[in-house]
Order: sequence, then structure tokens, then C-alpha cells
Amino acid sequence: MPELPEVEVTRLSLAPIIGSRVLAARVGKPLRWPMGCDPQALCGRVVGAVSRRGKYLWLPLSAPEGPEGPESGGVPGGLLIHLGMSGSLSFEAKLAQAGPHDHVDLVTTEGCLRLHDPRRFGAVVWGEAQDQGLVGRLLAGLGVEPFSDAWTPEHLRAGLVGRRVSIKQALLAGDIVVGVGNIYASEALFRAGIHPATPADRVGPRRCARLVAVVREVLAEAVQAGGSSLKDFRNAQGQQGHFQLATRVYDREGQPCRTCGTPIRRLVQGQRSTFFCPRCQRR
DNA sequence: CAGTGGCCCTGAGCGC
DNA sequence: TGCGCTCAGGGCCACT
Repeated sequence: MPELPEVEVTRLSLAPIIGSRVLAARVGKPLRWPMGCDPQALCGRVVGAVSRRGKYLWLPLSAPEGPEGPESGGVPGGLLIHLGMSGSLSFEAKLAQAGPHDHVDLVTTEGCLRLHDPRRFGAVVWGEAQDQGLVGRLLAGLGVEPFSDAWTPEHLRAGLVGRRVSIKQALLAGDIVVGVGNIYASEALFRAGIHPATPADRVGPRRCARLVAVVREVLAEAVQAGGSSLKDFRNAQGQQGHFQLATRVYDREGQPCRTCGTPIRRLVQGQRSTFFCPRCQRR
């Protein structure tokens, strides 16, 4: 579910929470990491503009303040949120009864933010800043943002030099560019005409230029489409995405390539499925 | 030290 | 209808 487009779509759909004040918080079953603070300590804080780094969301929270003015003792901070494999956020006016997979609730003056995550690979972690503590460690070492000026053919090429892993795995690793997950790695390589098993360091400058462009293109199209709802992805307003309908290779094993008609093939790289067209994509 | 594989956890889908 | 097996969007971390 949540690769960069799904996380970005979620971020955009969270606009109504900005400026709200936290009234109550609840934490359910343990997630990948403990939140790292008493949920009660979130009360009275005002939510700032939600940002995204790779597949992480950052929900800034002011120091606690009440109707009678700022209270003593609290410092500003924020919550780093990761949706893992199966997580989704919802933001609704009324707090519904929590189901077995609803693990974090944040009741605010503008609505209720809820993390739903059956597999619990996701996380909500408190940090005083994005470069401190566990939050800092999780964000350290991430590659460049694909929509930023730092995502260039030269940057990609430099990141691939000396790497023996396949280009697919190098893209997925997240230390060169962030946010490209299993679906979009397959899709981008198809658009670039690059065979997914090509050794990373054999992807030269020309193909790097192509790859940089198509990574940006496929991610942007997916955001436009509201993300991919392969199984159950929804944005915080409960709306599904439809990019999965536009997929050219992902999950299309045996079906004809939309360009040349050759049956799409599947291979396994690093225990993850990769889909490609053996005719359109070359090593 | 780059690369590989295990593992966290639950649910859906499939074959028998 | 039911059981057991396999696989699924991510990514940290121990190990080679």
C-alpha cells in the first residue's frame, strides 16, 4: 500500500487537522516501535503543517497550551508516522468505536485522527525534533526526495557506481532516492526500458537521465490518481486511489504488455516480486 | 562493508 | 466449509 504517492496523498488529505488542538490520545496494541511518550503528554498541543520525508509523515506539535494560555513543562515536538505495509490514517469528525486494528487515536478540536494497521509494521514515534533520538535515526541516511532538485541523473549515477545489486534493488533501498517502493520501482523501470535485473553500476548516464525522469513521472501520476489501492488503501478522507488501474507491469504476470503485447513476466529479487516486459526492457 | 536474509504481524486467496 | 500453506505494499538489523 503505502509508497510515496500513498503517503503524499494521505498528507494532502490531512490538511483539516492543521491548527487543531489535541484533546485526547489513545494508544492500542504495540506497533513497530513504542511511541516514546505518555499519550497524555500530547494533550493541549497544537498541530502544525504536516510534512513528508520519504514514506514518513511528520506531524509537528506545539508545546502544550490550554484555553488559559501556555502551560509549563512541555517542549514542542512532533509525531513521526510510518504506515508500514498495511497502515492507513483516517480523519473523521466523530470518534468511532475502535476496531481490533485501530492502534492510535488523536482526538483534536477539528476531528479524530486514527491509525489503522492490521499488520502493525507501521509506527508512530514521538520526537522533540526530526534530527534527534529515534526519529533522527530513522530519518538519517534517507536518499533525496524524488520531487526535489537534488534528484538528478548525476546523483543517481553516483549512487549506482560500484553497486553490484540489481537496479531494482538499488532503487528500492531508499538510500539514493526515497519513496520508490515495489510497485513504482517496477513501473519506473518499465517506462525507462531497463531490465530490472541489470546490475546497478551498468546503468550509464543516458539511462540514469531517463530513469530520473520516469521515477518523477510515475510518482507524480500516482499522486494525481490518489495513489494505488491494491488492497485497501484509502486517504484520510476515506477515498480510494485508482493508479492500480493504470499499472503497466505490476501484478500483470502473463498479461500482454500494453506496448508490444509480449506476456509480462515476474521475477523475485530480494524476496520481492518484480514485474517486467522481456521485450521492452533490456539489460 | 556491501549484500543477504530473517523477522515483525495479520489476512486473503488458493489448493486440496 | 475447513484447514494449511504461501504471499503481500516496508525496512531495521544481525550476520556473512
